[in-house]
Amino acid sequence: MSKIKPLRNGTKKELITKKAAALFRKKGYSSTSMRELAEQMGVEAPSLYNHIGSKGELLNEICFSIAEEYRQHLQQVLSSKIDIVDKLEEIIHFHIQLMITRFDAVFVVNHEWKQLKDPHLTEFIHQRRNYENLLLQLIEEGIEKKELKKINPSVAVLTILSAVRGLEIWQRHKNNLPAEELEKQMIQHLLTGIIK
Amino acid sequence: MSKIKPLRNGTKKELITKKAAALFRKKGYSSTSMRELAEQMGVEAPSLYNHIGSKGELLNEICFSIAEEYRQHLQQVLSSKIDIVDKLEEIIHFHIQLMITRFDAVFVVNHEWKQLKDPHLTEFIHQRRNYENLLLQLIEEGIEKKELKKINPSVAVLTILSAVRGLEIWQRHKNNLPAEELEKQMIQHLLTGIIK
DNA sequence: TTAAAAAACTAATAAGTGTTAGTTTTGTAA
DNA sequence: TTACAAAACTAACACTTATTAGTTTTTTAA
Repeated sequence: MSKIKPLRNGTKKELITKKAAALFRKKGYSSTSMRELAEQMGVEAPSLYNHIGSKGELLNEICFSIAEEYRQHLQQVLSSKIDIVDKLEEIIHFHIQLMITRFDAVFVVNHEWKQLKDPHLTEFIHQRRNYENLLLQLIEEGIEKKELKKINPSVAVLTILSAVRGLEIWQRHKNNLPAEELEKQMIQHLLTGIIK
Repeated sequence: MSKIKPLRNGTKKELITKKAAALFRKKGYSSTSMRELAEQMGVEAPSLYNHIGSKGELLNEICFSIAEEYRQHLQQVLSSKIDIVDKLEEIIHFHIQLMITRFDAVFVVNHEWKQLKDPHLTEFIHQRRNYENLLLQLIEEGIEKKELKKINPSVAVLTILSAVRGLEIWQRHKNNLPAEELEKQMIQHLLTGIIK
C-alpha cells in the first residue's frame, strides 16, 4: 500500500487533514509549512497534492466541519421540547464535549479562522453570527418565560461562549481533573454563580 | 523631522510597536510582513531597523508589557485589605478595562504568545502560570473563609479568565452596549449566575 | 503477466521572507 | 555655512514558501 495509510473507514485526505489540524494547533496555520506536514506523513511535500488541493483547503475543511457540527447540534436542541435551562445546559455540555473530543480542530477554528480566504471567510463569519443569534434568542426567551434572571442577553451569550472556549486552557494544564467533573462545575458556575 | 513621528512623549520604537500590535491582531503575527508594517509607517522596510532590533522583538515588547501590567495590578489587589469577593470583582474589572484600553496588544498576547522564541517563550509561560496560581490561591482562600461556595477552584479560575478574555468577541460586535454596563453584567453573571 | 491507475519521487519556479551593507538624504546645532 | 548624527533609501542576500511539471515507482485489477 501507499505510505499514507488511513486508520480505517477514512480517506487519505481526512488523515492529512487530521494531522494538519494537530500541526496548525501547535504552531499556527501560517507557521506550519507543507514540508513539515509532509514530513509528519512520511512523504515529500509535493506528494500531498495527490490527495489535497491546497493548504488553504485544509483549513477550510477543518473550519467548516466543526461549524457544521455546532450547527446541527444547536438545531436539534432548539427543536426539542425541554426547559430552556436544560437546553442551555445541553448546549454547554456539547461545547465542552466537542472541545475534548476534537480538540485540535476546535482550537484551530477558534484561532485561525481569520486565515480563511474569501469567499470562505465571509461564509464562516456569516455562519458564526447566525449561531450566536440563535443562542441570543434562546436566552431572551428564557428571560421572558422567567426561567432566567433579567440579565443582558448579549452579555450572557458572550460569557458562556467565552468560558467554554477557554477550555483550551484546561487542555494546557492537563491536571487530574476529570472531564465530567470539570463540565459539571463549569455549568454550575455559569448558571448559578460562585457567591454563597 | 523624520517620517516616523511619535504622537507625544513616546519613542519611535513605541509607535512602531503600537502599529505592529494593530497589524498582528488583524492578520496574525506570522502573516504580517515587515514590508507591510513599514508601509503603514510610510517608510521602506529596512528603515524600521534604525529603530527596532527585529520582528521578534516587537512581539516580545507587546507580550511582556501587557504581562507586566497584569502582574502589577494583581500584586496591588492582593495586598489590599478588602473582602475576597471585592478583590475578585476588582480583578475582573481590571481585565475588562485592559481589554478595552489596550485591545490590540491584549489580543495579540492571547493569540500570538506561542510565536515567542525562547528564552522569552519559557519566561512568558512561567509568568502566566504564576499569575494563575495566585488567582487560584485567592479563590481557595475565599472558599475557606466561606465567602465563596464550595466550588472547584481551578474551574472557577478557568471560567473567569476565559469569560473575560472573550471580550475580544464583544469588540467584534461593537454594538450599542456601553462598556460599564457590559462590565457590570459580566461580573454579576460570573459571581451570581443567571438562573432565577 | 500485463495494463491501468494511484501515489510517490526529483527538479524547478516564482514569489515572498527577515535582514544586512552601503549610500544618500534630512534634520540639528555650532 | 559647516559638521555631525539620525533616518531614510536602494540593492541585495540567503532562505523559505506553496505549488507545478514531468517522471518513476508502486499498487490494483484483469
